[in-house]
Amino acid sequence: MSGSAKIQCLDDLRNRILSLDIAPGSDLDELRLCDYYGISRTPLREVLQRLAGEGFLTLADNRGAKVASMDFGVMRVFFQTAPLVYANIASLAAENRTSAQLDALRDIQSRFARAAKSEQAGDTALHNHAFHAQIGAMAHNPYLVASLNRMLIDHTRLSQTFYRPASPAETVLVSKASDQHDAMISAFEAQEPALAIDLTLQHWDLSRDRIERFVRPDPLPLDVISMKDRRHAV
Amino acid sequence: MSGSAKIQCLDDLRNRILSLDIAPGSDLDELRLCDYYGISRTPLREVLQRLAGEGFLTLADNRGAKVASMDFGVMRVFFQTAPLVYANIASLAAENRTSAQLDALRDIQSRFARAAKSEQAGDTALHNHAFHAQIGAMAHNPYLVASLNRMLIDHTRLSQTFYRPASPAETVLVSKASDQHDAMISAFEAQEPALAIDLTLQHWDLSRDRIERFVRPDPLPLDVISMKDRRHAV
DNA sequence: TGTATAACCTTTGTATACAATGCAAACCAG
DNA sequence: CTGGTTTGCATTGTATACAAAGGTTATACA
Repeated sequence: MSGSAKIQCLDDLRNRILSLDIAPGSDLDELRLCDYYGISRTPLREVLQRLAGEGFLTLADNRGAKVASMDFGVMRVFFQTAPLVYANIASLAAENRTSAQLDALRDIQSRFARAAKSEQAGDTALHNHAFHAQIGAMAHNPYLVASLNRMLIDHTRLSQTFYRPASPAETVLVSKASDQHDAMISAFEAQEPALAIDLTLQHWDLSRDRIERFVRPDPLPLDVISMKDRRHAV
Repeated sequence: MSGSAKIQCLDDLRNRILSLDIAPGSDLDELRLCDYYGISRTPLREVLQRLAGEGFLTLADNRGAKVASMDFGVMRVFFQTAPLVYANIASLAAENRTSAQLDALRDIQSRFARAAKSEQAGDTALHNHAFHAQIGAMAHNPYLVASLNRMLIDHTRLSQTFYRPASPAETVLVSKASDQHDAMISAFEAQEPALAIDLTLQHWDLSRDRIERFVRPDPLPLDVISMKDRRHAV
């Protein structure tokens, strides 16, 4: 099948962007990608255009494709907007979910929990992405889902370190996130929008705290700075 | 210039879809469009993929492009979601607008007002679209703008009849909408988010009422039904 | 006459060759 | 040596030819 190489290219590029395997702002070389995925430039360019439409890439005329950047300006907006979008999506998902979608969500969550337990950071982040994208599908609201899917791209990239716990205390946070997923599923099943909103906001708080630690990590020890670098400062 | 033919194709297709010149659900013939716009299939297909990414079209594998449909299920969601998105966008626009963007908005509004006065229905609707898209740009929030732009596609298509006033009373409504635009511009200029939200919701109420009249028009006169059609009914 | 199958034809998808654009390095003039 | 121009190269954009998929019609057989 020739078509499957194209699909695989699409999925693989998405995953590599989400997992920061391809850094934000990177330039993509068409010919290199053609060679790598074994397709010619025409279908590859269609893939790039589609990814651009989804917000993974930006295309500049006569200048090729760049992975969407994550500057500080956008991050501020991200934190500002996430609760609104996530809460409304969760509410709608509780109202409108089908049982088939609920089954699919449980399936994703079981894969997420398994990856989280075995501490496979990359897989955990991608399954988490799939979990929230599925909630978006359950909302049956094409307008808000457009916002959600764009937020999830940046959310997944920002929270890459979340699933690489450095200390035992952080491992606990991942399993707490998994428990929250389970609770959210129950709220969707019971079709309780208010509860779904509440749980979603709690889930967001956990995620936000962890992302903030990533963006603004603990400062370096002062003595190291003074001993090694300070005398070279301007 | 060969590139401009492609840009024109993109813009023209957008406008034709927004103005219902191409009906929702229509199939698009690649070769016919290539011939019409004087470009070959490769760039045309890129245009179609881009429009699909923006929500104007849907693409099915081996089955070509269809104009996005407007079924009743989506319309319910539209009415449900519009106030949330519009109000938040307006609030953000009041906070974050630049003066250059404000100038551009005034420019669009002057064209809108002129088209409205001369009762050029199609142009009025498209300028109205541009007006609200510009407010989206002023919000500087790429996540919510994704929702807004999708809403505006359906909004513009649903409100096509708004700008084709059948009676003098309806002409008044169009000029009232224009006045609301002016008031909104003032709120953005003064950077008053609360006021911008308020005016936006009023503007939405006006638009919603008019759209509902289009979707659910006055029933036909009973006597006509009974005299001409009823005896043929099952 | 109804159905199933096969051949054809229309439409979509892919590869490749060619054109055009932008960038960079070399070259020339001041 | 410096600023600007030009030429060449690398990359992107477009056209066209070819391959594959889907649908339709005609024909054969039950």
